[in-house]
Amino acid sequence: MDAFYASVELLRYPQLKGLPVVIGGGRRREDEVLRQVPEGGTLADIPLASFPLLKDYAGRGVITTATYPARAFGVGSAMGLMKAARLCPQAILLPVDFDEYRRFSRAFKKVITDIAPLMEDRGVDEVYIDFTDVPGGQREGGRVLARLIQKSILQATGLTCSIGVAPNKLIAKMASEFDKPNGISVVYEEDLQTRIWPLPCRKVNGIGPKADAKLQQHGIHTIGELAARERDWLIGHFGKATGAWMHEVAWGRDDRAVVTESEPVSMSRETTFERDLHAVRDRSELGSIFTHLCHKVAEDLRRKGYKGRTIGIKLRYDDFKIATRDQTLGHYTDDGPAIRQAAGQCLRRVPLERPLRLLGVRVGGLVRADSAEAGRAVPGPHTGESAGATGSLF
DNA sequence: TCTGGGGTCCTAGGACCC
DNA sequence: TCTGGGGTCCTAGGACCC
Repeated sequence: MDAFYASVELLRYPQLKGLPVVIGGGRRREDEVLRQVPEGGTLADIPLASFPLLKDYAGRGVITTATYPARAFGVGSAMGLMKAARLCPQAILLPVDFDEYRRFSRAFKKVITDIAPLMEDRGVDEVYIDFTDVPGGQREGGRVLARLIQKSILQATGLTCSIGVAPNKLIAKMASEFDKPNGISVVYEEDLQTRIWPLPCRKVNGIGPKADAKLQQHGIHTIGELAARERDWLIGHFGKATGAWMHEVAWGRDDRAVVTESEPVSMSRETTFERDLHAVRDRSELGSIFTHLCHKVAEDLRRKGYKGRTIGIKLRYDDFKIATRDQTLGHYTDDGPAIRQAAGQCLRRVPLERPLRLLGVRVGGLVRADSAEAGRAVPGPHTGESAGATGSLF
């Protein structure tokens, strides 16, 4: 989906069309804007002057999405809001409204599966679709079906998307970026050298900033240059699995299936504080945030029908270093107090001298709450088996 | 004035078992 | 003085993605 969050917001606030708008930020309340709705009017009648501006934002946070006019100023996803405000102070800043984005996410995915049922969910704004056996899926290399999907999504939701059609997920993902927004790119196997090899390695889904930097150190900047390296050279420098994988992707090879169903592995809640907190000085505030996070995860588990047995915490210190601790229980749980208890034990095992910026709680080792194992104690050794009894001694 | 939140997967060492 | 090999589970950290 093109600039998904921002595009959804523009549906509500059409008066913002063509303006630099960024979505992001912390605890700003949606009703800061809603309150400005004129008598008898709608959201679309809110005067431009009532919208909050980026330059007036003082908190922590990053941009999740920027409209294309905002991107022209050099602001983009994951950029700190303070930095963005320097680049484009006049941009309008809207708070994230995940519930609304999820509604539109469900809507566009429904449109897709009604046309092509083999769809893999890749998050709120992205999917893979297997066209292979869809009637008409082969016409013009898939372009006809892509057009139909694009048109149907626009009709149903008012949103545009960009589609890449290719022999596999690896190339399709890259192709989807060739013609943004609202574009379609069809890439054939024989286009590898002309269309894929000139791209920077970073465009490969799975090559991030670290791997890219290391590749660059060896003079490898493009996918073509990556393809030119011997497989064994790559294995020698990046390890068996990564090296072999890099060789495969550079040659456009990817045999991963489109996966339509999957089970969650973990659920978590985390929060960045408005200011750094200290374990001793801000003990009570931290304590209530901690408890709240535990209950939120428990709620999420129950709502989605899962229980887990590995309880973990995550801290981010003021220097941005991260520490995690976890503990595996002898039984599955979706209970807030039980999670709080286990997470509290984890907290005792982590250094708490530095000021904290973020606190998170995670539950892994999930099974469906209605499954047989969810109700049973897990046989075998668990470090957390008797922790409930001994933990209170500390 | 830095840098969100929710995820997955991989690696690596140690414990433990056969 | 010399101590296997293979497997699984647990834990901590880190890369990466949307």
